[in-house]
Amino acid sequence: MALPLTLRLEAFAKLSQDDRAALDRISRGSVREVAPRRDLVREGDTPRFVHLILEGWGCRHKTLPDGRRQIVAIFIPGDFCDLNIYLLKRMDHNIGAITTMRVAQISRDEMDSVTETRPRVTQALWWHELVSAAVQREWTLNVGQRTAYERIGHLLVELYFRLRAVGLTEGHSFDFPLTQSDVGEATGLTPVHVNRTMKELRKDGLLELERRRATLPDLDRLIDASMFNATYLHLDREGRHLDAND
Amino acid sequence: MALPLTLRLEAFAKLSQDDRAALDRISRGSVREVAPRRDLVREGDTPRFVHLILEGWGCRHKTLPDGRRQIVAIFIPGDFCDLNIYLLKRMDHNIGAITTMRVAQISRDEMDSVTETRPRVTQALWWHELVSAAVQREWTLNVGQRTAYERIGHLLVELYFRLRAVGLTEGHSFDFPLTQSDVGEATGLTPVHVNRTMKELRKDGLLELERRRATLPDLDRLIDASMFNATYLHLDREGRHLDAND
DNA sequence: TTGGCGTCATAACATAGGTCAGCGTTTCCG
DNA sequence: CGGAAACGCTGACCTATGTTATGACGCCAA
Repeated sequence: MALPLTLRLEAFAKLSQDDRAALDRISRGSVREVAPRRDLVREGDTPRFVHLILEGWGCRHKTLPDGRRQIVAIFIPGDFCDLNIYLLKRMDHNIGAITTMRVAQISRDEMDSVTETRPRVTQALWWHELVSAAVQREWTLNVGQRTAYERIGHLLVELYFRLRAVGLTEGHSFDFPLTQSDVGEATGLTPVHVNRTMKELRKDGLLELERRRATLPDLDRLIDASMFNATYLHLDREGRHLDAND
Repeated sequence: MALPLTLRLEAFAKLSQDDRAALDRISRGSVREVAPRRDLVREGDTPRFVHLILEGWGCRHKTLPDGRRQIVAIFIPGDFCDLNIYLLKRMDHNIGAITTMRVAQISRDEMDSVTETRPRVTQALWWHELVSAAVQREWTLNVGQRTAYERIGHLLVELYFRLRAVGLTEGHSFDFPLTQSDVGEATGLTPVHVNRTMKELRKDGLLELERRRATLPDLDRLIDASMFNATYLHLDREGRHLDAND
């Protein structure tokens, strides 16, 4: 059974057995468990490890002096938090757990030894980094231009595609541990308005939510309604366009 | 006289004469001039070159099917548009010129030859990439949480610090070629509201604008008003906090 | 078993920012 | 040099989203 990370990187390139073994090795080194709603890295810290999400959901978030908070990224299994982060002197954001999370802490030395011996993996990690940056740009567009309805729809579709890429969907359903507050912090909306808007999505038959599990009954319509364009996820090795049924 | 790029990277690490020479070399290879308001890379293109801004201002922008546009990054001299971008199959955004722009087009081979022979430069380029990502996160926070007044203030302060880092400020003044529409597209506001808000900034003595040149007469107050925290720019080699008078 | 807390839900009301429309000024190009 | 387009500015009005408040439900810890 393939690791989420392997699945993730194979979207970019075929890996050899040895490549996979190397990834497996760094995933097993120092594994840490983080309780829900706990931060594992804080703004101002000196970064020392790269973190790889093995299980659970997390997020990257930033806070303004008066307490306004923005979730700037959501992490699911197979995501690296910050490749090469140790080049920076201080963290400029926090990394927190949403659910209980298992993460691998990877030291600079371990990282270097992989990149020195496995060029294919190194490339795949670069690719991962470029995709993270692309997602961040799309989020800027999301909060900058889309309406509340579109923003939340877009977030749902993005999560669907990303989860599917690491084998964490069943049909059009997936575990969805975000509270309405979380969704608000990720989309720049208040919880109250998230509530109103999700109600509308439900009414329109674009979303079902039951006991922390989401279903997107009409993905094509949701993609349309949220002006979702999967290009930025760079999920397909050949640069083709994905459609909802692939 | 040092190149903006060299100045930029020296914020991260001291470079040797040879390192500087290598940077100089890639800056001189294939230089292209782009007219104002022209795109030099389009969404959907297959990326072939890394671009380095030598002169002028540019931006990265994304468009929704109905025409809403978001500027997701602003480029000034010394900025790379997309290191390693050729790992992706298609561009997911556009790169355009704001003013007349001179850019160096750097091929994958040229890039590889630098990274293979100059580890210090390679690290510095990684650092550049991490900082770009940090800026992108801050922009997400900016449009997600700050008010119009804060957003525009924040943008001004960011540009001030970045321009200063490459020697393009004089006192608290700098060339400012953005139209109010541009500012709107960068901050997720309409031009009308940008106008109102900049008027207020002027009234409050935080901004002066004359013939495409901006002055920030009271930087400390503007930093405060926009809740600007320079950490994310990672400008200081030692991780100290910068203040406005450094 | 109870009580407290987190989450979802909804209603009434407030406002930041959007929309539309119009006018002057500057810039640029033919 | 002249005309058109781009840009900046302003006013009147509108609406998407924020604010405040309150209640119901489920879950966990004492």
